Amino acid sequence: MYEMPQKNPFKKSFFDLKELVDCIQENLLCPATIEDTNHRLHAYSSHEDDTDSARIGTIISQRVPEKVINRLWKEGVIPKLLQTDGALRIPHIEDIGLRDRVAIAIRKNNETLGYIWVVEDQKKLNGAQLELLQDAAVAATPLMAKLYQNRKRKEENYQDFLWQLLTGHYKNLEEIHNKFYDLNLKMPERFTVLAFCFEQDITRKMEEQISYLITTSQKITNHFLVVMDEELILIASPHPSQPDEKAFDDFISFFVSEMANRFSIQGVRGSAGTGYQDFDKAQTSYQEALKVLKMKERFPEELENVHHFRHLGVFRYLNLIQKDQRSRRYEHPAIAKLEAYDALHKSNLLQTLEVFIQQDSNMNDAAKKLFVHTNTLHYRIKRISEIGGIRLTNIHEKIGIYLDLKARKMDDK
Amino acid sequence: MYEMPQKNPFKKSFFDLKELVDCIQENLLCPATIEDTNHRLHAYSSHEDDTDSARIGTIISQRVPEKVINRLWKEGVIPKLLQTDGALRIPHIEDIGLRDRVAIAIRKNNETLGYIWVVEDQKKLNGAQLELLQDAAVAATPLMAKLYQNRKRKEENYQDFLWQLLTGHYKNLEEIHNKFYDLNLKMPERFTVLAFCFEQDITRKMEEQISYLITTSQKITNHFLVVMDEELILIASPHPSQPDEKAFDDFISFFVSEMANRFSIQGVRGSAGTGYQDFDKAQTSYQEALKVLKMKERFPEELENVHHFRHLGVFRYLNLIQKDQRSRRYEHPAIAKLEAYDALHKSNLLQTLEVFIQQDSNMNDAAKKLFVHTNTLHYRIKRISEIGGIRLTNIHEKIGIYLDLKARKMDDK
DNA sequence: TAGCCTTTTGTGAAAATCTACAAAAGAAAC
DNA sequence: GTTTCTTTTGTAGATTTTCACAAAAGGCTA
Repeated sequence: MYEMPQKNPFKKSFFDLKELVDCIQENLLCPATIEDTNHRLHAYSSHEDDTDSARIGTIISQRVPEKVINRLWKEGVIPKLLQTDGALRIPHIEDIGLRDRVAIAIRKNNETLGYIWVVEDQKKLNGAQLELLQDAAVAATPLMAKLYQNRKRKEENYQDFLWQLLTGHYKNLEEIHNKFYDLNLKMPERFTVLAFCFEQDITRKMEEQISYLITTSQKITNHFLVVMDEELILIASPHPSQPDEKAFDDFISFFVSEMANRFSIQGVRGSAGTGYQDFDKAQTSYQEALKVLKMKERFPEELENVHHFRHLGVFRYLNLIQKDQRSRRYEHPAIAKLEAYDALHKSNLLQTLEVFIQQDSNMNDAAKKLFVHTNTLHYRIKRISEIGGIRLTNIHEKIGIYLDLKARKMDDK
Repeated sequence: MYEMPQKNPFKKSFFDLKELVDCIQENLLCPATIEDTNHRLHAYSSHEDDTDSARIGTIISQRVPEKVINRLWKEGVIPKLLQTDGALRIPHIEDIGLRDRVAIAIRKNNETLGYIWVVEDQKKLNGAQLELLQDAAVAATPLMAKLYQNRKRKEENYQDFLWQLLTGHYKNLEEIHNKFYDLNLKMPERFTVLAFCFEQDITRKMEEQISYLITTSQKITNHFLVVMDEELILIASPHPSQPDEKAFDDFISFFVSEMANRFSIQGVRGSAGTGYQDFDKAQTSYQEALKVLKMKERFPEELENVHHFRHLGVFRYLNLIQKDQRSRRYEHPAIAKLEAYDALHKSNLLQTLEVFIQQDSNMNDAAKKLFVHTNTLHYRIKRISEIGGIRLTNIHEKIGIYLDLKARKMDDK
């Protein structure tokens, strides 16, 4: 068989990624795709009919399907790719429709900019071809870098606008519309502000990991992203595939757990404000999200599964109530009495009362939480009513004293 | 038998009531007492050992025992006395220790100032003696009037002080102490402000009926009384015989029902603030009492049995919450959705939800209130959760939406 | 240490609540 | 007018909750 002279076809400059990917196909005789670090598709070679479903899915949706990404993480493929300089062979994964393929990271100064994926035929690529792929990756670097630069420039332009939007600088809806138009930004029909709080300042690298997770989650459509020290703010809509507001709850859970799993970034707390139509409510939604974060910090147990302002319930008003109490110097007489009793008898009737109400007045649940016998709790509740002079059978008194109890927790510590 | 010449012993002026009452005894040969309209004892003749227990009780406590008063009302004695000019014979009432006696009202210009009571012996008073008693009553009039005048003058002196106290004019406790001293008023150890709202302006006559009820109730010790148009304000302590704060609840119920029963004054609403020690809290206690009245007006059903601020429960905060909602233009998304659903399907899920929570999430109670089958309610609650996107199993969401529902009721109408 | 009071735990029967299923009635859609 | 979806009501067994009573344990005081 006659071999072509060994001239390196990638030692030239390419006009764009499309030209490069076609060149790869010509030289390796396999279909190729180029993705950025968020697995968004940027170029793909024309291919024969015969290709695998993962590739088709990627091309259709312009993005690698979530289940494929998840699997690649689980199998350790992505982490390995991020660390390896050369091409990497990935054995086929049947159930997500992934045939054998070879991938390589596109890098610039140790920073990963994207990936080249090549689907292998029956005939596997040989060593020389794999080395050729490395050259292709080098050739891709300036093109990918340009892509990121463009994006970054655009980003810088609108960052301060977004910040102003979130802090209520624009009161007028028309003004906001114009500004969107000026900046050439598409205004989503509906939006929700998400806020995340990290344990340390968000670095450039973390920012990438963040936008990686957002893009790959497929749960929400993120429109804008703002980073401010330890805080990350997203303006997003539910993903078309997920119908309602539940999407945000899911996304936040996903985001927090995956930041920990994939990137070992622990202790991220996330929240969402109400979804609104008009962007003059951006500040409101942001404030709501912040309120959720603040309350979660104070009441981690109570709000463990709460991410959305809509589920904040009575905690929305706790701040208000606490301030009122303080300004009036009001203390619920029953609380005062119970506290005195507790101090004198080393009991904990106050806590008992709080847990009892928090368990929706369910004796069994509350007894379990308190590690006492049901009848013990029964007895205590009777005593609490007597000592505090309260009628726990009355829902309004019950809610009232519960609010007072919770409001107390707002200022101590 | 030799009869004394018919010279009228009461046609002279008496130095005080004691002199008069002794004169009655001398002439009628029966023990006599003089009371004011509040059945407070002002003078009694020295008596033989043989007298009835009602009289002894009256002398000991300086006031006619409550059970005796109640009985005299029930038997129609007091109303009749108030209407009759001459002396009235009251047959004995065994079970409250009341022997046969004769009574007469002391009057001035149709206004009753008090009563003279005479306990009869075996030998009943004859007609002439009864007429003599009428003269005694006339003789008593100027003395009783002086008594009232003194009281009235003293009252006028401190009325504006009290009003200032209640409206927070005095911030300084020492200043208040001094003022009490200047006015020669005894400052009670603890006090509670009670507020009553009448349907029409309080007349002079009603004022007397009011102070009558206060004095005879024996449930509270009233220290001061202020009347302002339709409003009656008391500064009181629990009666020594009644131990704790429950006294006020009892008194208010008693007062409202007896104003209706005895004097046909309907629609009185009463309330009490918290009990405090220091009088710089007078305004607070008063404001609390007013708040109870205001909320009772808005939520008559919910607060039907609530008179004391301590039992106002969550309604303490409703005003605050409503204002907050209004200023933020916040509407709970679930409420909005349910309201829309109700309008579209002519259902009443919102009301269902409110009743359900108000019945402490008890399906049976709530179903009864709504006149539907338990399972119907069950079904509705499930639908409410779905449509509103709320988790009614979560107490915090439940309280939250309940507060929002109640707060809505604050401004409509 | 005994006696008294408060608190905790155990037991079991009565009362209630929950759950699933199904029929029937009403409303809305075609 | 028929069909479909929503809503209401009924029945019954399983499960939970409530309540009364009593024993035991712990604390405090004389």
